[in-house]
Amino acid sequence: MTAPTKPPHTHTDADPDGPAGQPLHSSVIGWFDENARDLPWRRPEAGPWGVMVSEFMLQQTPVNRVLPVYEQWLSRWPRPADLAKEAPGEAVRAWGRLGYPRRALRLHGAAVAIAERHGGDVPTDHAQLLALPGIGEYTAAAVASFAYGQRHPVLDTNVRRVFARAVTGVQYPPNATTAAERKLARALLPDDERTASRWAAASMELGALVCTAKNESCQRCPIAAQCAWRLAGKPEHDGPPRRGQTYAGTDRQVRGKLLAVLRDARTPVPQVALDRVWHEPVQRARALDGLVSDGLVEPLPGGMYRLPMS
DNA sequence: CATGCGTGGGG
DNA sequence: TCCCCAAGCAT
Repeated sequence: MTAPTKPPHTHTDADPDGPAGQPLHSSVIGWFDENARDLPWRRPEAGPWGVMVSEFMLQQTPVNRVLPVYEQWLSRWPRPADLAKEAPGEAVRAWGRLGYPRRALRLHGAAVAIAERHGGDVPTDHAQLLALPGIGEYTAAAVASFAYGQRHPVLDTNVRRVFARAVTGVQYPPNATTAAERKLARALLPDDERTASRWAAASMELGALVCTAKNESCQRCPIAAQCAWRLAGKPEHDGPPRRGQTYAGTDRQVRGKLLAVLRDARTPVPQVALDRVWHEPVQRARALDGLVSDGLVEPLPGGMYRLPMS
């Protein structure tokens, strides 16, 4: 017989379409239609500001912990200008125990910028969003897509994991987002604006609920039949270990304890009260200095401290 | 581009 | 218990 007219496939030219030629996004969006969680920032009444607040809070913090704080924030500050009027320390206090409190400061700063430069409305333009404090590549795309229905590749950790498995055939994405991932995200992005924004939310939700980092449930996955990783026998990650997080005893923990005291105090706190949160004086002083230089703590004359009121 | 930055729940 | 992590950003 003669040589085959069609070259054999290799894993490098993964076909984004399913066996029936159905695009990946159709299966995932169909699944999303039936399985999307009813989250408050997905309701129409949330508006762009609600979407933006939720995105800040969801940066590295699980949905369940965000939910109550999100409700309090939107109730207290229903528009950007409402938050912009407050002292930054009020944002830090209302942030509660969500973690990474610099996000509260940046969200406050973003609200001030929106009030001053954008007439009080969350900007629709991707570049203007990106220019706001605390908004990076992911959050700018997410707000533009979820709040305004625009067509942008939305590459968060969930989507990156779904792509790594379904298309590239590996268990985990790289530590940092690569050019190859951006290229893939653009290639898979549906042409239609409405479909593209739906795809962004759906692919994120699939990673959050089904294609999870551990204990993924392929039996519930709408694209399991086309998943390169599953078809390859779900090989475990090899190579250098993925970057973890530094653990207890770090300055982070001390900063958290210091800030907790200041959050709970309505009046300035004396140095001695802060000294009780950590036994080691050098690390304690370094942590406090860090908080001050970050703008999370305001030093007052006489060794007193408080959350920033200006 | 590797690091630092919180917190609390679940395996 | 201990360890992993959960919708990133700024430097």
